[in-house]
Amino acid sequence: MPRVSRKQAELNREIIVEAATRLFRERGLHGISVVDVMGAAGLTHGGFYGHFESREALAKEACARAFTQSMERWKEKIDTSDDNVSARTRIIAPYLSAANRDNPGESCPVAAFAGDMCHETAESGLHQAYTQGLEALLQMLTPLMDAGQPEANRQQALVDYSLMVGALTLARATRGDRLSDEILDAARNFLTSAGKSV
Amino acid sequence: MPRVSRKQAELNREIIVEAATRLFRERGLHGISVVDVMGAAGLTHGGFYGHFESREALAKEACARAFTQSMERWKEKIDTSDDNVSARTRIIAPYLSAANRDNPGESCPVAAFAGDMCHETAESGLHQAYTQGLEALLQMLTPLMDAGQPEANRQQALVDYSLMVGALTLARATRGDRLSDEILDAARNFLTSAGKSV
DNA sequence: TGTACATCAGTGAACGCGCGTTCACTGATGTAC
DNA sequence: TGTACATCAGTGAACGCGCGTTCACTGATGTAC
Repeated sequence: MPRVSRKQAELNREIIVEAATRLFRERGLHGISVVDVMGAAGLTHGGFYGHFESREALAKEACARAFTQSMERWKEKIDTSDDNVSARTRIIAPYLSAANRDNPGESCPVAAFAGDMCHETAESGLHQAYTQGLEALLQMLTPLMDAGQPEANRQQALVDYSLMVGALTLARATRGDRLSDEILDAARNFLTSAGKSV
Repeated sequence: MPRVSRKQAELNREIIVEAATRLFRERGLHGISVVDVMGAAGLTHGGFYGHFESREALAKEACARAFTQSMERWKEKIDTSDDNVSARTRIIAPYLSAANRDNPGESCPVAAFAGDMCHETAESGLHQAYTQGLEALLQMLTPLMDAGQPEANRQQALVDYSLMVGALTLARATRGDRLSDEILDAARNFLTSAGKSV
């Protein structure tokens, strides 16, 4: 069915980006093809370059979209929490859940793309989008910390987020083994136990 | 130069595995080709299948090799340390250094392959080698902890290693940005400060 | 509002390329005598 | 120890395949009158 309406074309573009932001997180930045994305969007591959300049341009947009989604979800949790401790728990506990481990397509882009970003050149647009997205999320996390002063809070946010990403990634990498749940439980207990901060 | 001696052939195989164990860690499990590996070993690609059944068989062997190297290095450090605190510091501090961040080809396979393992099927030989390797390293780390009892030490080792892997991975993913050093410093300070354990 | 025509979103075949893998070939190595 | 021959490690061309990307084409949409 060629030549759909402009409204439909814009909607199709949106559907492609949504499919991509899920698939890239599920299978990695190099784990899906243009055909895969277009197929997931219910289209054929030929129309791809009418919407995007290149595969990499889509990857960059999908990556940015995933960061925006994460920020919105965190903001929602922070805004509806009574205090910092509550907000922190409501972010961290679901992050380190089996459900989140098993649903990478809708979860944290920092964890989903970290491995691939290690092999991106520093000049790549993707790399910059990633670093900026991570910094933005860190800045949402920092004021929730209870280390007392801004610099100490920053340190704590860096440590907490590194642990969250490391534990989630290792849990995914060992999926199917008892170790996977062990990792999630240990990290969650550590980060959400009352007396955690020194 | 066809038909080298059997001794040389065995040496060549060794050279190929060594090149692969470095290249796979540097560029990821899907980031190098058979031609790349053979070229790095100073050979042409045609001879590859005289040494290995498939590209994946080499990947599995290279992965196992990297784990063996890590275990030997940790064992050396543990054996030559005066006490557990010292051993732990001598493992963790270099792990979270800029030098280690910038030298993925010779560093920890747990960090290097974590991202790729998330997309491997649970039945894959690579996946099993990875999980077993991680478990072995965790069991070396556990008795160095100071939580008091075995189960608590296990929890602490899981948390510490998750943080190490997360921080190293994020530092690599943000290489070139100030944030990269910040992450390493925060995690290293946290893990090696005297009064760290609660 | 209706008509005639231009536009252009999506299709599917085709492109060049790099990949993993195979194979006929070469000639030094290994071995039987 | 020397010779004649079989073996086989490495070479490089070739294969089929999937990839990112291009393009002629189609026919509904959008627009000018």
